[in-house]
Amino acid sequence: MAEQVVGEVTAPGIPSATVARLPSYLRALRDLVSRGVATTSSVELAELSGVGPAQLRKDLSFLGSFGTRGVGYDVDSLAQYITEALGLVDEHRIAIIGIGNLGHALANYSGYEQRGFHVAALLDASPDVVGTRAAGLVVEHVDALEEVVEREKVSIVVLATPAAHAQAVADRVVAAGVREILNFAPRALQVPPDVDVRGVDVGSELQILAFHSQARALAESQGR
Amino acid sequence: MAEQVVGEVTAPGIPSATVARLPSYLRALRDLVSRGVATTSSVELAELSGVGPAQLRKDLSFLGSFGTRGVGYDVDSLAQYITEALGLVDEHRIAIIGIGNLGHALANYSGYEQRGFHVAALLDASPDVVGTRAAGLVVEHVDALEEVVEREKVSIVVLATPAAHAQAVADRVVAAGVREILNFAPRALQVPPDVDVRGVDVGSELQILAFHSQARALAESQGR
DNA sequence: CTCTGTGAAGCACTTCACAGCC
DNA sequence: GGCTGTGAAGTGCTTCACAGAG
Repeated sequence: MAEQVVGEVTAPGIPSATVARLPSYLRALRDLVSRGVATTSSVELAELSGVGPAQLRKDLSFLGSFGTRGVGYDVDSLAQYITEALGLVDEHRIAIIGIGNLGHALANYSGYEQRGFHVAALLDASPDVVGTRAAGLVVEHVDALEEVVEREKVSIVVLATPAAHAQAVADRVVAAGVREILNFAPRALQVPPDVDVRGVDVGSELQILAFHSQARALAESQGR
Repeated sequence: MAEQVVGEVTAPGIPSATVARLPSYLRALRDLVSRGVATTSSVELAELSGVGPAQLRKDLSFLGSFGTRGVGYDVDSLAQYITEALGLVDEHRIAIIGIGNLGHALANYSGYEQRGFHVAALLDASPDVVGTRAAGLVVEHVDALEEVVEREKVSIVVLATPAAHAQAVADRVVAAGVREILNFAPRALQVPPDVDVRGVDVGSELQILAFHSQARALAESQGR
């Protein structure tokens, strides 16, 4: 996942490693809801989430005490509780900057609404792209960034610009008052300590897999 | 990034946290190369990579001793060394499965070759998509998965299918002998312990940012 | 004197194992 | 009897601080 976190405001004692896993639990719970399952156990939920049962129980213990001993967890209420803990009760409005291949795909990604997000604006610097429609929105010029952020009450920005422009755009995003950035550009962003940046870089992920692939090949050639 | 790692074959003593940062260092080094910088320091390189200088030095110490005390690091040779450590010397051949919005964008993402990867095949299940061209390749039917993996010597699979099909496809990918999976579907995959899965989920990343956003709002309302 | 390389200390997260409650 | 919640133990990562090399 995500690879870089800056300026994390650590909340009421919830470890950030725990926070990073809450979305997986929520996903698994919603899956159970949709399958009509009413109750689950730490073993089942952990398996669906890809973690160990002890980890799951420990994580949930930071949020409160939500299961019934000897029985398990109520799927609906646990889902509701995690939703609240993540702060997804009121909608978060996001702007996507950089409507190239990736930005376009991100704009069309369905499932924002279901997860508590609303794509409020799309921005790009290219005259060829500005004015076109995508995902039901007209792409606006990135020069209007500050105005758009205020008008649309944007609290999260998704950066999908070319790497070369990412830092400059990020500086303006921060200046406009946004404190949460999801960065898809293959560059580490310099931001003030009170801004959170999460970075997603496909190239890096592939390189990490390549390392493990090589390690396996090496282990096999030496082990036998 | 990435949120889920399964079945990691830990290599010659290099901590996985270190491995996960090596791509950032490599990125920063290539940036310096392209700017014609010949020598760098742990402070400079760390800043460009978004980590602390001590962390950088510690990480590099796992790979060997590559700097000159009192001087710093030679940019070219350090880049070369990290490239080798990551196993990027020989090309890794990847297949992308699920050529929807996201799969299409991933296929067209430029920069694979430069980073040591080659997109060898695109696969999809929809008759509307199979046979179309994208990124210079003809999309093949996912039924031919096993054949394609063998023919193209695929070692890494990028999964961009709908969540509902991800597990079934992953099972076939593993059965076909692939041991490295980059999963974009919002689902935790069940795989044998010797398979590496890295998961990238935009929804989860946004939810984590939402949590921090809420934590900040809470801290501000209480702090004052 | 500068900047790397690294043992040692510190910190955070994970896992264990069992007490507590249904 | 079963499953949660949690202190305590264990593990791994990060940060420090300084010795060592140029």
